[in-house]
Amino acid sequence: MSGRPKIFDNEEVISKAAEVFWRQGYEATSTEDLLAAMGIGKGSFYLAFKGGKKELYEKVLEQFDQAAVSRFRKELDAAADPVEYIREFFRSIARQPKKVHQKGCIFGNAVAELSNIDPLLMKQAAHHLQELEANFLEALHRGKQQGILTSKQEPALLARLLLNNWNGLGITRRMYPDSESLSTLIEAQLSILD
Amino acid sequence: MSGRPKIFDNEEVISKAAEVFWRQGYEATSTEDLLAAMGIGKGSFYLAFKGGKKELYEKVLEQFDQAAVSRFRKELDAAADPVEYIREFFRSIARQPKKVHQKGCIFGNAVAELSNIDPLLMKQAAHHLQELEANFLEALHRGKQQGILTSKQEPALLARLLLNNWNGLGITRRMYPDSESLSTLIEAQLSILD
DNA sequence: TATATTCTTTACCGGGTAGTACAAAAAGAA
DNA sequence: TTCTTTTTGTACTACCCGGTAAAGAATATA
Repeated sequence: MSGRPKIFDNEEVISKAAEVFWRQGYEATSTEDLLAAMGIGKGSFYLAFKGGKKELYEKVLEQFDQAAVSRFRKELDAAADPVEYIREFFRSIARQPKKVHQKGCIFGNAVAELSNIDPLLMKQAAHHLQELEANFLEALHRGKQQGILTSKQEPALLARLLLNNWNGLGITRRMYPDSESLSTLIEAQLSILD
Repeated sequence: MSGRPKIFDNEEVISKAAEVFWRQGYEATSTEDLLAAMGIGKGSFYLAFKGGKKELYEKVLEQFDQAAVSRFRKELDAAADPVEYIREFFRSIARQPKKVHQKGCIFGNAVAELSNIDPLLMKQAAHHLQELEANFLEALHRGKQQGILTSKQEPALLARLLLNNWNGLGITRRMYPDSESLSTLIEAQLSILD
């Protein structure tokens, strides 16, 4: 049954690969880049990920989504004011270092890069962004329920606006990576929640 | 002096290459893809574009920018209501066919794909987006001057918001390519101009 | 120890790619 | 025609890349 022990943990090497994919994108990342980052050889790689680069990328998106969504849900549950939590979510972008800005949003990157190259992968990335939108919506619903959110806009439309702001920031933060510019922009965007 | 005549026009083949780059992105496009689209051979290509794929991509961005900016300026000059012109600019997005949505904004695509791959190309793309922002700002200034724009927001901040909305739409329109969804989203975004 | 099982290492293969080199072709000029 | 200049077509090269195959290493079990 149990033969030679694995020298690596799947989730660990996926997260190491994630960093490379996030930084360089899908096409510009070679499998050898990935092997180097993961610290494993070809044999092990193709045994663990028979689908090669493509399967690994799917797993990366999946893992990213799991981490982000579960954190969002948990923090949102803990937050007294769900609308303020959304605000803090966006404000925290401005506080990140330039290196992070330059990578943008990995899902947005995937949608942009893969729409006409690999529609299936693109759909998965899009799906993850829709989950982010659903999280926004959930928070807004709670805000409305608690009487905190007074905007007359439909929550669904507000969530869509927030998603688009997020998508835009994935690009704009690379053009203007200084935190003051981003702060000003983000605060202005958040006025739709008033 | 004048040897064998060229069988192609530079600007023409650049625009043919533009379509491929726009659809597939930089990395996913091979030079042979480009040659096929441009309808010329390797010899001619490397003679006309000694920098190869990279130089051609720069030229593509440049040509795109020229066309877009000059059209924007011309139409803005002709418009009686500059703020309404901006609105029409965004509304026209929703009316485009799905194939166009799937390509997004070529400058946004370039910024997303090339930030950590080729910073110089990325800066050029970012510069072109800044020109779009400058055009927004120009229109807003005129609107303010004519008393049409009544918003209390700084025009520079409004232009930045519009740019971010534009950047976001480059992604969001691929997730929701139906014109009704986009219309609803865009109309809501445009309320910052009221 | 012997065996089965699973993973790792390394060598290899076929295909595709960017870029170069060079000869031929198409014009004008002498 | 012959010479010069510029472009074109093609052949070639050297390389990189994704993926496979095969042999060997490390464990559990009997």
